[in-house]
Parts: sequence; structure tokens; C-alpha cells
Amino acid sequence: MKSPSQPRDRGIPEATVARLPLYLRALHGMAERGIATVSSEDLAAAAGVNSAKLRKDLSHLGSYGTRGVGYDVEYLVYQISRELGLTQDWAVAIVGVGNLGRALANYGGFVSRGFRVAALVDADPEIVGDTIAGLNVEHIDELEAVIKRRGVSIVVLATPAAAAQEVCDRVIGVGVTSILNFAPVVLSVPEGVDVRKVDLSIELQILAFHEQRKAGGPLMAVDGQ
Amino acid sequence: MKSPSQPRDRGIPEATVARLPLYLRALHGMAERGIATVSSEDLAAAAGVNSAKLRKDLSHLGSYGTRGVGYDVEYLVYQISRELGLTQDWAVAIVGVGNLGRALANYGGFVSRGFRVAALVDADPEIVGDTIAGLNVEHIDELEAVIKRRGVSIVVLATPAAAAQEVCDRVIGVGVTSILNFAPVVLSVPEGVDVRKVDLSIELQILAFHEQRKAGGPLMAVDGQ
DNA sequence: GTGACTTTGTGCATCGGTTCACAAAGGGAT
DNA sequence: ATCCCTTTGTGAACCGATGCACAAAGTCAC
Ligand SMILES: NC(=O)c1ccc[n+]([C@@H]2O[C@H](COP(=O)([O-])OP(=O)(O)OC[C@H]3O[C@@H](n4cnc5c(N)ncnc54)[C@H](O)[C@@H]3O)[C@@H](O)[C@H]2O)c1
Ligand SMILES: NC(=O)c1ccc[n+]([C@@H]2O[C@H](COP(=O)([O-])OP(=O)(O)OC[C@H]3O[C@@H](n4cnc5c(N)ncnc54)[C@H](O)[C@@H]3O)[C@@H](O)[C@H]2O)c1
Repeated sequence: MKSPSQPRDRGIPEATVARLPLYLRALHGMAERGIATVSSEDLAAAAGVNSAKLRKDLSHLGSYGTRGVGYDVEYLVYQISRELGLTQDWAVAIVGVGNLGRALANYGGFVSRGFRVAALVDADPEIVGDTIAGLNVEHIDELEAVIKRRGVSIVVLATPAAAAQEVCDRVIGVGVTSILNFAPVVLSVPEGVDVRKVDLSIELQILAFHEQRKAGGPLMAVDGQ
Repeated sequence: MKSPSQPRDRGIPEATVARLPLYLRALHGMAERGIATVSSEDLAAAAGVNSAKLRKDLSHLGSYGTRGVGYDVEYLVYQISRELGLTQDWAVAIVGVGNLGRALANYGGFVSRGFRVAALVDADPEIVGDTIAGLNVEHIDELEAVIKRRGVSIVVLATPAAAAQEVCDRVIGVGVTSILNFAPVVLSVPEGVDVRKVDLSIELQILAFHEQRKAGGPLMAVDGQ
């Protein structure tokens, strides 16, 4: 059923996709330090993963290594970047310019990859019209217009939880299919829309769970229940 | 090999632990709206998961439901909170009080669960001594002293990448074993220390990957390679 | 009390992901 | 040109997580 001339699978496992940015970061560091080639062992160590996993991950993109030598750093950077879609630049809008939205807007780490903050949108008339990180904050009434005008394809939600679903619905209404959500709510979206969530509070709760285990775990049997 | 009187397994799967906070959030919302009992079906919908998964998750904590009825909301809130260690309060230190650290310090969402921001620490003499969110920013030289004095058990790292490993080593040196890392570096830590990382840029890259697939996926075959 | 109905808790098949371990591939020395 | 050494790419076993499907358990109406 499958032509043998097909070099790539065109179906990269989700777990692999999530690690590619890690490899990319490690490779960038190596490129800066003038390292030309790297073995799977070394790259895996730099990315904090097992070397067999790294090799299997990379094998999903194609056969870009040289046996006995390793991987060419520059070439691998290019291949991973292309696979992730970082060879084009992505216009991102941040909706909700409060504590968090502001921090994100001022963050330089986005631009360094192919992401460009193209719009800031808020509902508070006090904030609308301000210039933050060189961008004018636009009114939420303009949401749809701004997204279309600036060619935004990824929306970052940093509004209060109560407003998140409504904003989400509206941006989906104008064709956005990629959303990064910081509000502590489960967004309901139609098929075909990707939502990734970052929830600080959940991370802390997971840490607390393990911390409790480490500290009082074995003791807890005393209460009998 | 296993006593049947043992009510709980004392070995909750990691995937389950990661979802418990989600259930807890949904339950809190229901408690506020005066809902007394809830079925696995409804709770699962509110948390955005499959109901069989929810039931299996909860079954790891014990048998807290009533067949034919569902789960008592208040009781389940208590059981999950206890399991996650949220019945005690956790002192958190934020190291690196820049854009992001400030946003975190001002965020109310921590306190609402059992987390209390107990200390802010930075290296910049311009910032040290300032009061942010009602807390005095302390100097990084005082790091170890502050952690011990305030009983900090969870550290949030919001320094630049270059400083993260050093700060990490130092807090581990005074007994901290739970770290939430925002800096884009792989931290190397000894056995027994938990690190969770939040990396914005990785989330965007994952979204970009899928966005690219949706947009140009089938077209990409044209380049032949 | 009885029977119909609801909903939990879980055994089981399945799936995706991880890890091991090694044959195949290539480079470089002689 | 041949051999040795290094390192990749991957088959296969393993492991944890998911989801189906249903028997067991409990409620509620009468
Ligand atoms: N600050 C943090 O560290 C942090 C951490 C985790 C999660 N969060 C979550 O991120 C979100 C933002 O947090 P924050 O601390 O920046 O809150 P914030 O109150 O400082 O900012 C929210 C901003 O959203 C704007 N807004 C409100 N309704 C809007 C609407 N309908 N459309 C557009 N903008 C609207 C407000 O005017 C405000 O500027 C919240 O959901 C919060 O729970 C924040
Ligand atoms: N701001 C964001 O939205 C964002 C998003 C993703 C990741 N990050 C990461 O989070 C970290 C912080 O980002 P930011 O935007 O707040 O940067 P920032 O430069 O605004 O803040 C960093 C702070 O750390 C302090 N610092 C430097 N060295 C220190 C040391 N050795 N000990 C203690 N404090 C020290 C600095 O004085 C500064 O106040 C960075 O690693 C960044 O890559 C930030």
C-alpha cells in the first residue's frame, strides 16, 4: 500500500513533535559554540533525553545522520526547523494585556524563533491605546478586524477565565485554528482547532503531590484511612 | 501478596496525578454553584475528559462514589485536595523578578489553592528592596537564608536561562526538592528532585507544527523531497 | 420488600511510546 | 583495498495509559 520511494512517514508521533523544539534548542547552542557535528549520545544528553529515543525521533523526519560520525548540526537545525514550520514566520496575537499578557509581549524569546507578536488586544479602556513593547493595544471590539488585517494565525489567550471562552469562539469564527490558553478553563472548540494550555497552578499542584509523598508519604498510614 | 484491607494503592499513575487538579477545578466551580452531587459523566464533561478515564482516575484514590447516584462534590473536593497535598499550605519562592516573575508574584490564582508566595529574590540591585505584591525583594546572596527562614519548599525559577542552573544548584543545596522552571534550559538535578518546566516557546512551536500541517500539509509533496 | 433504573468500579483489549540491543552502514587508518 | 571502529536506524519486547463494555452495587418509587 505504501510506495517505498516515500522517504518520510508524514505522520510524526505527538510525543516526538513535543521533543523536537528541545533538540532544536540544544542544536542552536551547539551551533553557536562552533560544533559542526554531534552524536546522538551527546545531543540526547544536551536535551535531557535517552539517546535511543532521540534517534527514533529523528528517524521520523528522515535519515539525516551519518553512521560512524553523527549528525551535521546546521543541517539538522534546518531539517527540524522546516518540519516544525519555523522557516516561515507566524503572526501571534495576545488577547488580554494584564500582568501575564504584558510579560509575554515584552518577552524576546518568541521572536528568536519564527514568532512575531503582531497584535495586542484588551477590553479595558484604560489600557487600550497604550503602547506596550512597541505595539498599540487595540480594543476587543476590533478583535476580528485586527486578526484578519495582521494575518494572525496563532492566538494567545491571557484574559481572565470568565472571558476566555467568548474570545476563543470569536477568534475561531474568523478562522484561527491554533490557540495557546493561559486561562484556567477548559475551552470547548470544534474539530480541527488545536488548543494547548499552560496552567501554572496545575504544575504547582503536581509538585505539591510529589513533595508530600517525599516528606510525609510513609507516615500517612497512621490515620488508618 | 496484597492485603485486601488496604484501601488505596499508594501508587497513583502520573497521568492521573496530572488530571486531578483539573477535576478539582471543575468541582470547585460546581460547589460554588451549589451542586451537591455529580455523576462521572457530568464531571468528566466539565473537565474535558472521557468518563471512563475519570472513574478510573478516581478509583485510584479510593471508592468515593455511590452507584446509582454519583460523587458527593464536597467530599470529593476534600479527598482530591488531601491526595494532592493541598490541605497544608506551601511556601513558594520566586527567583528572578523580571517581567515574568512580577506577573507570577501578582497573580492571585496561587493563593486560592494552598500556595503562598513567601519570598521574592533577584540579583539586580535596582530591584532588590522594592516591594512587589506586598513582598520585599531580597538579594540573591540571601537566597539560602531566605529559603530556610521562610520554610520555602517549592522554588519557581524565572531568571534568565544562563543563571538558572546555578540558582537551581543552590536551592537544592539547602534541601529544596521541587522546582518549577520557566527558563529555557534543561536543568540537571540529582535523584529525588522534581523539576517541572513550562516553556512557552515550545508550546508555540508545537502549535506551529500542526498549523503548518493543516494549512500546507498535502501541498508539501510538490517539492519532491 | 421488590423491581426497575442509574451509575460506579474494573477486567480486558488495544494503543502509543519507550527502551534494549544489534545488524547495517559509513569513515579512516594502514 | 581491506579491516576495524564508531554510530546510526530499527525490529521487537515491554510498559503505562486509554477506552470499551458490563457485572455489581446502590437508589428510589410504589
Ligand atoms: N499572572 C500569572 O502569573 C498567571 C499565572 C497563571 C495563569 N494566569 C491566568 O492568565 C490570565 C491572565 O492573568 P493576569 O494575571 O494577566 O490577569 P490580569 O487581570 O492582570 O489581566 C487580564 C487582562 O485581560 C483583560 N480582559 C478582561 N476581559 C477581557 C476580554 N473580554 N477581552 C479582552 N481582554 C479582556 C483585562 O482588561 C486585563 O488587562 C488569567 O486567566 C489568569 O488566571 C495568570
Ligand atoms: N516573559 C515571558 O513571557 C517568558 C516566557 C517564556 C519564558 N520566559 C523565561 O523566563 C525567564 C524570565 O523571563 P523574563 O521575561 O522575566 O526576563 P527578565 O530579564 O525580565 O527577568 C529576569 C530577572 O532575573 C533576574 N536575575 C538575573 N540573574 C539572576 C540571578 N543569578 N539570580 C536571581 N535573579 C537573577 C534579573 O535581575 C531580572 O530581574 C527567562 O529565562 C525567560 O526565557 C519568559
